[in-house]
Amino acid sequence: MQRFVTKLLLRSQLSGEEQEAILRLNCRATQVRARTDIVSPGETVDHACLVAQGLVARFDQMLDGDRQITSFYIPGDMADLHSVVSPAAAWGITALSPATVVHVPHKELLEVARAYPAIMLAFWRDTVADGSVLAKWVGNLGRQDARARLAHVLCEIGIRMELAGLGTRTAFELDATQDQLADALGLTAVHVNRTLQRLRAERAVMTRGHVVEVLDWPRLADIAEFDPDFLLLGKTDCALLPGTRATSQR
Amino acid sequence: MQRFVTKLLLRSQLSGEEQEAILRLNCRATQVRARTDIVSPGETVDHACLVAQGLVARFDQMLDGDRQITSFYIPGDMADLHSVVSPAAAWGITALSPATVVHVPHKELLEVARAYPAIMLAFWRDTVADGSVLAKWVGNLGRQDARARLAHVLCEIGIRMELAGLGTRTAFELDATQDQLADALGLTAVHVNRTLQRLRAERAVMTRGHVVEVLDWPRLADIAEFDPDFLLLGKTDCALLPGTRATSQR
DNA sequence: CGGATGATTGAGAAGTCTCAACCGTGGTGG
DNA sequence: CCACCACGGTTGAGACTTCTCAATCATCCG
Repeated sequence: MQRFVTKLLLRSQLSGEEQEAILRLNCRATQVRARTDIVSPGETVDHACLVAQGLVARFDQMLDGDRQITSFYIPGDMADLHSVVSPAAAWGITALSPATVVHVPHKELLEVARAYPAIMLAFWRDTVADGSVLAKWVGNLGRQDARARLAHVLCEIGIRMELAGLGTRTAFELDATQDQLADALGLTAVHVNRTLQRLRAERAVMTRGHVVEVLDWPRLADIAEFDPDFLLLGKTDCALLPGTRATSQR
Repeated sequence: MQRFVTKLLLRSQLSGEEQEAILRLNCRATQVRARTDIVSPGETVDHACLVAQGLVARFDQMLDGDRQITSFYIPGDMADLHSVVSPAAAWGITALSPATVVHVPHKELLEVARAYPAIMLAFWRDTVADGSVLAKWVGNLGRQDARARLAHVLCEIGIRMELAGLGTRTAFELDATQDQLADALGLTAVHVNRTLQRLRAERAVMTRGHVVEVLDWPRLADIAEFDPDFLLLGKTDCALLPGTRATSQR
């Protein structure tokens, strides 16, 4: 839960009291095995899923069963904070690796959001950041080839891992199979394999097991046309209109 | 502005007073010609853009100048409501057709959101719906071929036009060139052209100028694997926690 | 009538997919 | 302790979708 607060603080200002309020939320941790669906497509949920450990993904499922991963979630991410305002899921959430997921009731989240407008803004901003990543993925899928797409996802995860304190942008664990990567990149596993080999041959990245080592970050970023702006990391203070914080207290 | 309120009401409950408050927002309308960028990539804005007329798009731009359209916005849509909580744009907004755009200052939007929590929730929910469409586009681009992608966008726009009162799902005006459609579908104009011909040959759609006529909605929806759930049209009442509305008044 | 823009067509090239086989490694049961 | 199995990674060859480039056509407008 602390990780979640830390992540919110990347983009929003929250007072100590507000942070406390979030930390005090009731929730229940569960373990799931790799390849378990945490939320099935079409399900209506009454809680959001905070990733505490492992790699989790949101996906869209086609009629033939093919999946497209639309976002990755790493520890500290609330995988479906958006479900708070829209509990009928058009998506699914699945664990790509063994994972620990903390269920936080919508009711709790809404209460704390209602009591503290700054928190509601922080939640809102968090879902907007999620959407911004999605928009970047659309660009990535629509206008970049396999090599750039793979490079981009590696850059994105690298930065996010680093921000989450789970490694550095040039060395982190990405606990996904090439199959799963393919589902995220809109490719086949075979092509992901060949593309990864290409990036290795270019001495841009190396992998050992599921550990990714970026040998040449500038080159990888260049291949990806990576610009971290889309992660919306600027800490905006628009929450702090005169009065906002004050009103939240009463 | 009325259109915007109507659109919010599709997904959120708002009291008369709340609706009034939105209608009273200060704003300034501007006309833009087709192919004008309303917000350039990287710009920081202090207002959101409400589409009053015409077709507007959000896009991501590659280094070679290629663009990927990530969302279409039709009259009644706030094209960058997300900018309210994240004013540093990683995206651009452009007019695909001649358009009337209403600029609404962030300051005004934040004030009304702060005064009425139900409005903040409605705004939040609106951006979540925007993100949900993006997620669907990711699925569409990643796992569907050109024919399904085109069909899906036509279905989406059809439904949205109908909801906005700008036509029916089977007959509406889509004021975009095949070039622009290609930028949205991650294809080339040539291939959009051939794909559209195929849909016409299948008697699924017909076009006259920029008017799209869906000859066989079930077939088109079938080709697209279209399921309107991703538009998040259920009107959720989670806004109405005991007290939410009441607190909003004082 | 001339020019611009957008739609259409054709042909060859490139990127990615499919299918099928093979390899390497870690875990498991005998 | 070893043989085996399952899973994920790797390789090869041919097929298919989509792209590229270039030309042509149609429509609108000055």
